[in-house]
Amino acid sequence: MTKQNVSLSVIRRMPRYYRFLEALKDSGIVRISSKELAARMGLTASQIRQDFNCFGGFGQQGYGYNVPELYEAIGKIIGINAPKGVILLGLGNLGQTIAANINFPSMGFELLGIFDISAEKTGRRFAGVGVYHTDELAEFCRKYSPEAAFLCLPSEVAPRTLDELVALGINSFWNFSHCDLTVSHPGIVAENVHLGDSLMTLRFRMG
Amino acid sequence: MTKQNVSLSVIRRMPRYYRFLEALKDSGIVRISSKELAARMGLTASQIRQDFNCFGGFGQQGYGYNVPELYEAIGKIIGINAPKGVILLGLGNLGQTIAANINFPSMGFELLGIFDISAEKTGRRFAGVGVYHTDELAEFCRKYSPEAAFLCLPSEVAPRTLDELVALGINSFWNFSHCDLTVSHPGIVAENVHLGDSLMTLRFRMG
DNA sequence: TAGATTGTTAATCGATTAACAATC
DNA sequence: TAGATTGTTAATCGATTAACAATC
Repeated sequence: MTKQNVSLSVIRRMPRYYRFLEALKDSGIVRISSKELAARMGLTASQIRQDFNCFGGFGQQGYGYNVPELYEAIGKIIGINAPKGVILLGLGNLGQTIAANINFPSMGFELLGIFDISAEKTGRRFAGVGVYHTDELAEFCRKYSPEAAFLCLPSEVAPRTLDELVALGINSFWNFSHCDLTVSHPGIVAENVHLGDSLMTLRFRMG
Repeated sequence: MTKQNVSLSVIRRMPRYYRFLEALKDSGIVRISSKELAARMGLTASQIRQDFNCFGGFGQQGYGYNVPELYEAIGKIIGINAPKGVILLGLGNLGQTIAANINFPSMGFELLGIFDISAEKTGRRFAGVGVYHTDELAEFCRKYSPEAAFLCLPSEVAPRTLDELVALGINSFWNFSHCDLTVSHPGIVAENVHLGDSLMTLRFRMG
């Protein structure tokens, strides 16, 4: 089964496996069975074995899985070891938090630059990269060819900016604005983070 | 079908319906069919009707759905109109962004107070509420009975803080730290926002 | 070797989609 | 009334779980 055929349900579990395996590795655990991992993660052993076997056999009968090896393998499956160049748009409150707090290299990205429309914010450096005015976007993209963009923009300007970025050859988006990018643009990859949806889900579940 | 029986898949779609209906309402659209809404949202008309009918019949044969009425109805289903008291823990970069940027009342919450361990941050006001030292947590909870907590804490202290909060009668959590709260504590409601998982999913999907 | 645990196939379960009678 | 569209039941599809032979 190739990467393309793996269902989104499985894909979305991979980072969680990666996270748990990192914790196991850090606590010095070398070997784990699907049964034990299932108990720790609140899954079934069957599901774990099915998930891993979408990408190949990482275990050994009678033994289980080697934690550091599996961790490494999942990292490679996700693409951690092959970072993609990315730009961040919108250095407001949220953009600053994302840029300052997320460890991009450990998630398969390299932050190349930050863009904002405010003259006060541009011209300096933030989170180790330059902050540029949005006017310089096209030139920057030609020069550094970022493959992804993190959209920390107000919802009003997000769709317009998206069109611009797609025209500049960027087709992968991490979107924090209140619109669903996938709907309008087929062919692009977008992860929409809707904090409001998550919060309303919590509210509903409280009864 | 009561709220309890509705599957999580359906529940998680409700805030998205709410968002789209708000946009429709704001643009003055009064009537919409499941077919038209499906086209706009990238769903099937069947699914939309199934989803809404988990909570009762909001439509009218031959007509469709009245947008403002449906918007109002979904808001009530989520619980927007009955806000729950909440405290926010951890006024770091992320905590500040959440407190300052999220419109809590429009999502069914009322922010009662913010807690932090740093003396520099406590004693002042932020996002319209007081910032208190974590030492005052127990007293505050007895006095104001918050029902939920937003955890913007470092992962190291999150599980410990959770135990404390559960003991103080809080059982609903919006969690931004790198741990999965549901695993350790059954009976509590937790929405874990794993930005890292979302970002790694994007990385995987980029190939 | 015997015990354990994987990889994988088959069975079950739940969610989505299709169909259509009811009815506005 | 005729056309449209819902609410709801039945069919399909996909994802999860169970089972077990392979094998370390």
